[in-house]
Amino acid sequence: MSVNIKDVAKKSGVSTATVSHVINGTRFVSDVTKQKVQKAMAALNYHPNLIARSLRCKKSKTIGLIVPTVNEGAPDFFYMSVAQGIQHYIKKQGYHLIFSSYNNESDEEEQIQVFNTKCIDGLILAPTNSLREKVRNHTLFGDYPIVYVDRKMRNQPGDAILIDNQEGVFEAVQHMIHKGHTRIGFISSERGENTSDERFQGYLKALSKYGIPIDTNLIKSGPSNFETGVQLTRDLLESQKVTALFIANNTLTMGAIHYLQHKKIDIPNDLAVIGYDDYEWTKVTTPFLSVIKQPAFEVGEKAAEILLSKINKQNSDYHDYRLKPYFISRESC
Amino acid sequence: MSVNIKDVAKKSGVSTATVSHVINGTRFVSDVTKQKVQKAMAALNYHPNLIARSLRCKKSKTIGLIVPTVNEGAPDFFYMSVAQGIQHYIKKQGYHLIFSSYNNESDEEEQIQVFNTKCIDGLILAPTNSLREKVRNHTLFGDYPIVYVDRKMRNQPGDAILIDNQEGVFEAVQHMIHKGHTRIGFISSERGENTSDERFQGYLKALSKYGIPIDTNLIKSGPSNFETGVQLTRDLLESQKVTALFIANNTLTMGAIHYLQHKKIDIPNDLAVIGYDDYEWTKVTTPFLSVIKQPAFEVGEKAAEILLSKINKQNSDYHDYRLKPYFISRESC
DNA sequence: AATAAATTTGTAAACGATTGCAAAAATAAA
DNA sequence: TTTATTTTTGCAATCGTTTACAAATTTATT
Repeated sequence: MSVNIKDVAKKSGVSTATVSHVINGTRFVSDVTKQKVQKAMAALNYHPNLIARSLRCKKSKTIGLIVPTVNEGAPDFFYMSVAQGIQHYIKKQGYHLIFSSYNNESDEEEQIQVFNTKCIDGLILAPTNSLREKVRNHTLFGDYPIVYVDRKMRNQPGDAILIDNQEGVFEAVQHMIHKGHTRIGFISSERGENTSDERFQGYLKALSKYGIPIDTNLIKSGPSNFETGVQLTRDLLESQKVTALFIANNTLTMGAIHYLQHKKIDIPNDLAVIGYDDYEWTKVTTPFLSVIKQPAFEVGEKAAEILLSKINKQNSDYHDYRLKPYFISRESC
Repeated sequence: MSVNIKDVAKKSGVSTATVSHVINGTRFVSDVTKQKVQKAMAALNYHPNLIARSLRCKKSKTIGLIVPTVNEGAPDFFYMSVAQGIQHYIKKQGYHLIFSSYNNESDEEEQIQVFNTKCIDGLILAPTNSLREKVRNHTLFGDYPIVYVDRKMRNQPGDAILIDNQEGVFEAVQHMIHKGHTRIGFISSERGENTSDERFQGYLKALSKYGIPIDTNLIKSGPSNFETGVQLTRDLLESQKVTALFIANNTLTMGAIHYLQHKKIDIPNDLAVIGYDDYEWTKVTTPFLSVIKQPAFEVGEKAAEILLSKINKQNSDYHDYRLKPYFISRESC
C-alpha cells in the first residue's frame, strides 16, 4: 500500500540518497534532478515515513506532556490552556504532542515510564512533590530535557515555568487599596501549598506597603471546593465588617460568588470582589467579575520554547521563569 | 546511552530473537533462559524501543485525534472531555494519543496530512463539512480506520459517535411542559448546522406531542456568541410573553443568563430556564441552572472502543452510535 | 588532448526491533 | 550406538529512512 523512498528513487531514476537530500535540502541537487524527484513524489503521493526517520535520526519530533487531573472526566482548564499553548508553539516547528494525565502519585511515575519507551525528545511535566524522592534514587527519566510547569521540584535541576503568584495578588489587592478599601478579606485554599502561600504573601505585601494593619480575622482558608467557598464567605461576612474581598482560588471564588448572589449583596457597592482565574463564567455574573488571570497559554508557549531550545541544544543552563498574571479589571471592583 | 536488544542478548548469552520472544511471549523459551534474559533486562534497565518496533510491525500503538478549536487559547471544554474519555480507554490498552486541533478548514486537511506520515493506527476526527468533497477526490486518509465524533460527513463510510441532540432537548422541553409551561421560548445557534437543527427538532417534537401550537415568535437564533445570547433574550422577552426559556447552546446560554440576572428576573418564578452544557459555571448562578449535559467523556470512551476494535479487526461493519444527553434538573426549572 | 579541479550523484551501512526459516541440542526410538 | 523425533535456539532479512564515503560526471587548466 504505502509508497516509500525506493519507489520514488526508482520512478525518478536516481538513488534514494538523492531523494532524501531533495526532501531535506541537506546537500546540493541540480535543478533537473530535483524536479524529476519532486514530480515523482507528487505522482506517487509520497510522504516520508516519520517512524523510519525517527529510528534513524534518534529524534521523534514528539514531546510529552504529563499533568495531574483533579477529577476524572472533568478536564482541568488551566492545564488544558497550557496544552494549547504548547501545541501552538510546537506545531510551527513540526513537533507533536502526546499527553497523558495522572490522578495519583504512583500513576504519575507510571506515565513517565511509559513515555520513556516512546522515545520522546523532551518532556513537560507538572510534578507532584512526592516525585522528588524517586527521582534521586532511580533513574526515572530518560536522557531528554525536561521542563517543569506550574510547580517545581525543589533541589532538582531543570527549567521551570512558574506563575508569579505573589505579584498577581499584590496588584489586585493594591488596586483595592487605591479604591479606598482598608478592610479587605482574603480567602484562599489551604496554606502549605506553594501557590497558596505565595498568594498570601502578595496580600501581606500589599497591605504592608500601604501601612494597613493585618487583621487575622479577615483571613480564611480551607480545602478547595465549592461548599468551602460558600462557607468561608459566610463566616467572614457574618463576623466581620469588610468592604472588599479577594478570593485566591477559582473553585472557592465560585462558592463565594454564589453566596454573594444568593444573599443579594450589591457588588461592588456593598462589597468589592476580585476572584481568581478568568474562566468563561466570570462573564456570567452580575456585575462582571474582576479577576486575576493566570497566563496559562503563555506558560505552555514558554515551556515549549524552552524545551525546544534545550532539544536543539541552543542553551544549556537552567532557569526559572516566572510569568506575571494579568489583573483583569471589570465591574466587581 | 540507551541500551538495546543486542546488549541484552549479549549480556544474557542468547540471540536477539530469543530476547524478543521473551519480551513478547511469541514462542516457547525454556525457563532457565527466560530468567537469564529477564535478569539481564532488569540489570541493564532495558526498555524496548517502540519506534523500532513500530517500524518493523507497522503498528505504532498511537492514535490521532483532530478537533476544531473555536478560539485560539481557550480550550474547548466539550472536546477536551472527549479527549479525556479517549485517554481513559486507550491507556488501559497501551495506546497513546497524539492530538491536534485546527481552526480553519485548510488547516484541518493539513493536520490530517501530517498525521498520515506519523503512522497512526487509527484516527478520531470531528470533521467539518467541507472535508467531504476533498475526501472523495484525493486519497486524503491513510489506510487506518477512522471514527468520527460529534459530527459526521454524510455519504462517507465510517463509524460515528454522535450525540442524540433531539432527544436531549425533547426531554428538557417536555419537563417544562410537565411543569405547566406552554409559552416556551427557544434560542439556538444558527439553523443549518446539524446539531442546531436536531435540537430544534427536539423542541418541535415535544410541543407537538402535547398539542402545543408552534409560535415562531418564540423561536430565535443567531451566531454563537455572548452578545447574541444577550440580544436574543432581550428581543424575546421584550416582545413576547413567555414563562419558560430553553437555550440550546452553551455560549448563548451564558449571554441569556447574564441578561436575566442583570434584569433581576426571578428564576424560575418569573421565568423557568434550561440551558445547554453542564459546565462549572452553572453552579454559580442563582439559582443553580438546570441543563442538558452532553456525554462528552462517554463519547470519547465509545469512540476509542470502536476504533480499537476496528484496529484489531474485531468488527468491520460501520455504525452510527447515538449517545443520549443527560437532563440535569436543578433549581432553574 | 590529457590532467586537475569542481560539481553532482550513488553505494551501502547504520538505527533497533520482529520473524521466517533452519540449525543445534536434547530426548526417544531402533 | 545410531537414527529419528522433539525441543529449544540462532541467523539474517526486513521495515523506511539518513548519511559517511566514494565514485562518476562535468568543467577548467595546461
